[in-house]
Amino acid sequence: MAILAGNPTHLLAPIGFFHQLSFQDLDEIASTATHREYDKNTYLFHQGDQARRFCVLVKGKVKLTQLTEDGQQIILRYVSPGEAFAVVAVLSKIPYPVTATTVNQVSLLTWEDQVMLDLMKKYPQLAINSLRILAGRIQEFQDRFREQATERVERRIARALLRLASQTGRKLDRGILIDIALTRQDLAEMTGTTLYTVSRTLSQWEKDGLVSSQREQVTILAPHQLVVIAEDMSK
Amino acid sequence: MAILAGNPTHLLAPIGFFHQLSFQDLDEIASTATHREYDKNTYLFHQGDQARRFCVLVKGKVKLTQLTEDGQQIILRYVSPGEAFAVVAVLSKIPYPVTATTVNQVSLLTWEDQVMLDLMKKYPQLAINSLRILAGRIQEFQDRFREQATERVERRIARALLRLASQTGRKLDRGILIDIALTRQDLAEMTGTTLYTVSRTLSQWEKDGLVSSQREQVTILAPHQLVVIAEDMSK
DNA sequence: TTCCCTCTTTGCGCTAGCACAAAGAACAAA
DNA sequence: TTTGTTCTTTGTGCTAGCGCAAAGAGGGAA
Repeated sequence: MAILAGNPTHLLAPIGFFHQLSFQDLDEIASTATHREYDKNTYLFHQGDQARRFCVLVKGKVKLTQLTEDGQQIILRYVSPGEAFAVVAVLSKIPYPVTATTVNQVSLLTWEDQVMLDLMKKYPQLAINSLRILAGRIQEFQDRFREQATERVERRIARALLRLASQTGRKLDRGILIDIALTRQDLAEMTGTTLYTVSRTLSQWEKDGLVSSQREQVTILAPHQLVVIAEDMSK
Repeated sequence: MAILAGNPTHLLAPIGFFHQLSFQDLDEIASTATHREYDKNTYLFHQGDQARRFCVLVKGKVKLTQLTEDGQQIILRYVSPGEAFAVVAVLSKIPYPVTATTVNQVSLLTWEDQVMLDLMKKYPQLAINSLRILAGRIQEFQDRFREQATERVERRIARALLRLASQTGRKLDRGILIDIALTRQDLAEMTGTTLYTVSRTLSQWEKDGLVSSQREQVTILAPHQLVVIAEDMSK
């Protein structure tokens, strides 16, 4: 719990999950949490495991994936610092529906499910904050569902890149670097297509000067044009 | 508020949203609600409207749809009695992201958003129940998202029919009747395909004796076989 | 009964994007 | 430097399913 020693409230206050709670309350909440660090490419839990811990990401990136019955994998989302995950499973008392893997060095706060439930009863604001977070997530999935149902691959890839850029983009002179290792396969799993199609699309965009891509890496050179592809209604 | 007069707790108790609340609490909660009835094919609110009311469906069916930028419509889900909707918008203080239409005669409980927030602070169990509901919904959307990304049309249609059957199915001698008016277009909007493809698929299934379909109506004759199409991993 | 409107079916051409194969390129380990 | 591994590109064929058109078919109104 090293990171919490000293000034825990400092750490928790800016996280959406803890909005509108007093420093005093945060002190108690923090004192019930467990803090741990993980290396990159580590499994935090597997799909199907019994859900026991409610997690808030403090630092790093976590990838949530799901395996289909016939073995295909899809990437549901990347978790950014300040976000909570495993909320669903802990509350519904069902096994984790997803697998969580660290993408880089990660720092994590967790609570036992029952502890978190008790906290929520004591501090309803905590439950309300969670509701806001889940509400936003539902929105996001609704949007992606619609996207998936009504839009073509090229546009979905453009959207995925823009989304990633806004979450993990690092501004360079030449453009926006997506600052995690990202294979063509990863992008395919995010957009519901194949690595071949992603590769072809990126190649085309590279020719057109929209992006610059290397192995496991994409830099967006012309965000505006990508937005046109992602949003253009005239097609 | 006629329906609430007399014995409101009777009405509310079996609804998931009100689990684990005492009759006493329910009395207060019910007293702050507004009850109204609506005819079929009535708009409850439109996508983009300012969200003001938190809704719990008591009787009937409500359809939630979303319009894409270029005018395509998709059906997000059908709401069944006992379910809450418009949860997302009220909590995030964003405009309704969906349009809600009554499918048949509907009976509805609503609360002003601020009233509901205060209730949740007073009765944290209410917020926790909402969390459970939203958690389930996220699960559902994740599943459908994965489905959409990895599975072919025929399977998605089979799943949609089975889902509808479990929500609104009426058991007959010949099979399970899906007990709402349901056009090919509706099914297409639920599964992310075109009305042509739905029509062709149903025709084929009709030939194979899996379903029997008329205008705006589908009866599942051989549920097992449909499950095979929906779940079979060997393809 | 007729008319109109909405829903459904079916034929046909076409293309987005999948699947497989095979070769190149970057990186890591030895 | 070599070798193996993983990631990427690109060619080729193929097909699921889209999009359009046009013809039923049921159902309500008058």
